[in-house]
Amino acid sequence: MQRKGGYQTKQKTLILSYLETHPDRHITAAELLHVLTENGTPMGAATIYRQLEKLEQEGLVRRYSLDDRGSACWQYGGAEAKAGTCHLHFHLKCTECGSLIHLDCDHLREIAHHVEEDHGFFIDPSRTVFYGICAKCRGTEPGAEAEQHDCCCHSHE
Amino acid sequence: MQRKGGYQTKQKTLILSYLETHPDRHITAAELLHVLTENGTPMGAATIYRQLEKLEQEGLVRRYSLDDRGSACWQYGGAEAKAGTCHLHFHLKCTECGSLIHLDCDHLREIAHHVEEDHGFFIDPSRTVFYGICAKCRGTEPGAEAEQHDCCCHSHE
DNA sequence: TTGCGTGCAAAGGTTTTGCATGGCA
DNA sequence: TGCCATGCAAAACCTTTGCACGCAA
Repeated sequence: MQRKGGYQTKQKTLILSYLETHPDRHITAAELLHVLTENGTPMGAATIYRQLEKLEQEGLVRRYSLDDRGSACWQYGGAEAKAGTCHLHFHLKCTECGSLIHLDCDHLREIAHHVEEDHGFFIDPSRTVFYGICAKCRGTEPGAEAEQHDCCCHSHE
Repeated sequence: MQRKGGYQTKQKTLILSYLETHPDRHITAAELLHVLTENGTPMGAATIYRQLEKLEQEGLVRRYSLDDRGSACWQYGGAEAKAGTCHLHFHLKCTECGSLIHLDCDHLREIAHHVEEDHGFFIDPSRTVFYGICAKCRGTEPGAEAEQHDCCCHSHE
């Protein structure tokens, strides 16, 4: 199989490159449209959607639908991508302020394992987003409130 | 506060009634539009969206955005609704066949607790959906494959 | 009677599709 | 040269908004 993804076009390169440069962000089609236009390479929306679809099929990027307004997001980091580690952890999205938190936590991986073993359901962390309210918006910032995490976890925005 | 939800109109009653009749389903605006029209009570889309928004604010229904195509769903069962227990558990959605699985599991509740305690993030189970692939679609049906669940969990479609 | 709710139509945003043209291999 | 990819425009969706009219209280 030499299905390496068809032709190598300027547009494809630019899109992938932008996603690669921001591996920790979830990027919308609108953002790509905007950024690429600003950088002097305007591009039809259709092209962006078509390329993102292909990149997704090639496993280089991942598609999320975590926007409230029904707009999808994409993130670099697929099976073939080394830099991306977001497929290993879960995402928390605050419904108040909209911030996206990446959560590396063995606890959560355990859960995925449990659900898989006992329920036969394979959870895809890369598609799954926990909705809720973050510490900042709740007013109970952990850390500012004395105690530190002592668990395996590691979170960052 | 007598904010019981403004006027009691035929449309509001019909919408709530349909949701009440299917407490275990996630219903889209399009489905409501279709069903109500078929039942001889056509209704403007705007009315449906406006009513759903109000019902949500009243806490009688819950809004999800689990459709791939960016269309939202609603489900009966809020704080004031006795019949609804879906706010207590998590939902698994199969990205292959689209089936929605309700998962009652102490394990998962523990997780929510853990994330809240150690990360300060309050997970809203009613908005959170796990995406993945169900046993049926993976071909490894638990049960048909010998072992039974022996954990606390209980799942149903 | 008062004011919220409705219906219709129009607008908004996101995503898809058709078709002729352009560019990679 | 032969396809695949692009661009543009139009269309398809889902959802929201404006405005005049209708109906609950």
